[in-house]
Amino acid sequence: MRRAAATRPRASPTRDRILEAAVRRFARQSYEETGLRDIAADASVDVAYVHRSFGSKEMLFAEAVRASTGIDRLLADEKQDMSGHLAGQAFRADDQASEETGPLDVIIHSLSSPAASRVVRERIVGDFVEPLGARLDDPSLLRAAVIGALLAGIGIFRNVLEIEPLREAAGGNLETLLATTIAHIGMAPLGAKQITPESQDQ
Amino acid sequence: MRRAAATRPRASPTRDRILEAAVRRFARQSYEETGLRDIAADASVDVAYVHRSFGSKEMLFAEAVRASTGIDRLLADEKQDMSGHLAGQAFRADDQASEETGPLDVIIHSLSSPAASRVVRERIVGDFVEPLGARLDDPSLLRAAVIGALLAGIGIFRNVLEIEPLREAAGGNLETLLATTIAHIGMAPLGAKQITPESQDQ
DNA sequence: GATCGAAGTCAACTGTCGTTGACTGAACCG
DNA sequence: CGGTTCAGTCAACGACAGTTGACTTCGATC
Repeated sequence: MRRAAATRPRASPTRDRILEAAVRRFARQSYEETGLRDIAADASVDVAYVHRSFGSKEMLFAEAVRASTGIDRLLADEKQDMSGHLAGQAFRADDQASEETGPLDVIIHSLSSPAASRVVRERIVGDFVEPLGARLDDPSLLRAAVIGALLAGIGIFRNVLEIEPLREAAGGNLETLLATTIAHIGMAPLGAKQITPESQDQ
Repeated sequence: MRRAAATRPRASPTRDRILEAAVRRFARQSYEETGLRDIAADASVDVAYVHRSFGSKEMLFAEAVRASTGIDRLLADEKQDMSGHLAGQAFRADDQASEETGPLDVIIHSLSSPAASRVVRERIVGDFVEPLGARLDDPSLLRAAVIGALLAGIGIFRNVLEIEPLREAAGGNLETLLATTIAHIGMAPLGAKQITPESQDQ
């Protein structure tokens, strides 16, 4: 029996180097914009080895999302001020042209890539919307999804499209506005236009 | 002197048919996903003629954005309830699998495409952020950009990623939540954490 | 009726991409 | 020492993209 994927290294220094390079690329460019040859060059290996090590470009991307992005980190070690915490996290490591990769960077650069979108959706729903939805004062997947959409939208406008009014640094008006807005989404009345207890989603 | 672009039709029934086909494609797929050959087939012409008619794929895309999307329509014929109006517009023509193309469809499907992003940014800033920023009760480009980011994020989550909690129809909880959230963004205090008149952006 | 330019087609080029199969060299093992 | 295995390379394939130049078709014009 030929071994299907032949020799595919599970973990090795070289493999890690490739993954790091992939994360760095995917955090700055879209899925389609990023070629395996670019990643290979960054990691100083042959293209073929990149492919071999991860099975396919799509699997490499999935692993890059999993490895680096970690939307779940958005929710981690949060105390009581969820809104302020999330607003702050949105700026994490995306001030300036920082070296570090922000929690949303990979995702927001590849939202419209069809090969990537399944992976991205799973991460967003599983690692963000669902846990956050359960933790809100008024638990709701809808509220959590809207908060996610807001953070993603801000990320895209800021870091992908580079829309000027949003380029200001952490701690400024934007962060404040985000915090109060997230708080609003978390508790604003749903339903037609009244606060009615029976108007709950799900 | 050879004529540079040879014969490039400025306006013709065929050209219009091509443009319509392009809009339809770009409203459902990303920039890179959409091939000139697809568009050509939809319009029943040769690929070469598509290219010839618009100069390049990028120029065709730009024209498609201009022709169909019209974010500016988001702001048109609005009376006094700007928030409710914008929240409603976000659902326009994207209920169900409608035939019609929504105002944001083209844009949200190609946000991460580098060739498209310049075009997209110009439209967003010029046709949405700036006019809306001036028309807010407390005029501010920052507030307008955040509202734009929210609408774009919702559009992406709903129509590109198809994230379930956001798939509900117009008139429901989502529309209400959007309306009050937009209102909040339009007037929430900026600055550190107090309502201080001097804490204004720009 | 010959000419001309526009509308539209055809076939091909060039480049890049992900992917693959065969190969090399060193470490390991009996 | 001889063979196996694994890390990594090399060259190429096949598909498909946007683009280009030469060609055909055809209605209008002199």
